[in-house]
Amino acid sequence: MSARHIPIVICQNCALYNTARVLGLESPDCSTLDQVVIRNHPIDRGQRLFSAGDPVRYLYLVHSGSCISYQAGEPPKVMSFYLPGEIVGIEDIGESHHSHTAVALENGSLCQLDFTHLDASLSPEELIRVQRYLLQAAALHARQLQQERLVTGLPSAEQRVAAFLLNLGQRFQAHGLPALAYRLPMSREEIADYLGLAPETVIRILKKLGSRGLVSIRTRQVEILPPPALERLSAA
Amino acid sequence: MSARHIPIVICQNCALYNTARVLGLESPDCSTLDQVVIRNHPIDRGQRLFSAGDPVRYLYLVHSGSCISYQAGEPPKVMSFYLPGEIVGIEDIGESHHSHTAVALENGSLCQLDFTHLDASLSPEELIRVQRYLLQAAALHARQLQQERLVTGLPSAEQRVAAFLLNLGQRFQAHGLPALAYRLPMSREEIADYLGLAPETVIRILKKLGSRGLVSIRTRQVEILPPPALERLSAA
DNA sequence: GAAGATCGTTGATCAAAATCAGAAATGAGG
DNA sequence: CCTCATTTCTGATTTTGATCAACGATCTTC
Repeated sequence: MSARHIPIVICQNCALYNTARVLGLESPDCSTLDQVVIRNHPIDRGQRLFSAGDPVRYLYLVHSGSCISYQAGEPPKVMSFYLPGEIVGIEDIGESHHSHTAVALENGSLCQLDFTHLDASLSPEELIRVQRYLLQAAALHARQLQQERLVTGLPSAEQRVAAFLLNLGQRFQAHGLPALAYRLPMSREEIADYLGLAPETVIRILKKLGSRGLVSIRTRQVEILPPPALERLSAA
Repeated sequence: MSARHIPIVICQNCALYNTARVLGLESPDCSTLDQVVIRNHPIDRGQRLFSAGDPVRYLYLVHSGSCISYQAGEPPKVMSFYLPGEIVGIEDIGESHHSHTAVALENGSLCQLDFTHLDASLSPEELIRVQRYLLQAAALHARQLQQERLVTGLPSAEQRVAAFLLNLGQRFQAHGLPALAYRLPMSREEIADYLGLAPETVIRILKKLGSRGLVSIRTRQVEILPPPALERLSAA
């Protein structure tokens, strides 16, 4: 559990940065910000951000590393992956307790926004800006869930895996990281569970895509070979 | 296209009602509310609420009837159904243009909330309350999308269809309508597309569930027979 | 750096659901 | 009430992906 992989660090593009901008607290003196944000908190692989049933207090912003969320149940179902720059827990705003469990997939760091006393800490003008930001972030999250549904809902296993690789790339790119070369933070089994496939199927398809020259897969290192002929595959 | 089915009317439980409460405008004099809400607007079966690419202006609240949303593409993919009391379009808040297309499945009526100039129409206190309501509605919508993903992501076709019937019932119940007896607003083909199955598979499974005495299906009329042994089926 | 655990890969078999083709029922409109 | 279009249903065949079993590679920990 030591920090072996080089942590991916982002800042200008990170969701926290945007939050801070919206708060209007970019100045060196971050006194107000510090009341509601815990910055750059390290987290180890396997460590839980929260479990289903825990009281809701923080919004988590993945600074480096990545996370996975599960729906409780037997067996637990993989619901989402969270990449650097993405927000964990926004769907539980307004609930008293978390509906799912989130775990770090790699050693990394998070920022945490305490929204239990935003109202008390901020002026009405600040509160309006922060709420507007959170509303837009929640709406964006819903759109991303729809996008993920398009991936997991594709008819064939091959299309799902192709679309999954492209979707991850797009999400890395949205936060300033390369879209066509990245390291998979999750196992084959986790990909399979997420996509509703058997792990063996995922493995076989990754191999087939490789032998067709569409991608290069070396265990967890992915390279989508340009021109991305992969895109045509992922179409319904 | 004439109004043949008896429209389902709700009020106390409708999302609009909650919005109005939050706005603090329950009084007989609804002057402020009237600046931002179009109430009880009729809509015919097949009519579009908005199309992908249209500018975003309103949030729609299904008052009676029901709607379907499609992701543009060839062929278009059924993304969601919206039942009485549910909100259409919340995921496009913060976007300039709609990402998908919404169509009425039945003759019914909608309420529309114009959020393009909420800021101008409302006082800061009102705005904070409305924003908080919208934020919670957006978060709730994201949780419902996750819930729907659990349905569409179940491993077998039988589990998906069983969970789909139960999910519809729960959603009717959440707005004061019976959970165990309702009329399906959508066709077998639309159910199949939504669940990622062939229409024939949906039909065969509905029949099988009927012959096992778990439900009674007469074309579009659904009755979930208590005790809902159907629930055990829908478990992963 | 070696041992053990986890993860990834491969091949053979089997079950589930898609596809294809066509018949019956429903409901919208005249 | 009757017709036409749409939707729903049924059966036969084919394809896809799940399952089972076993082996190899890679990471973790000591």
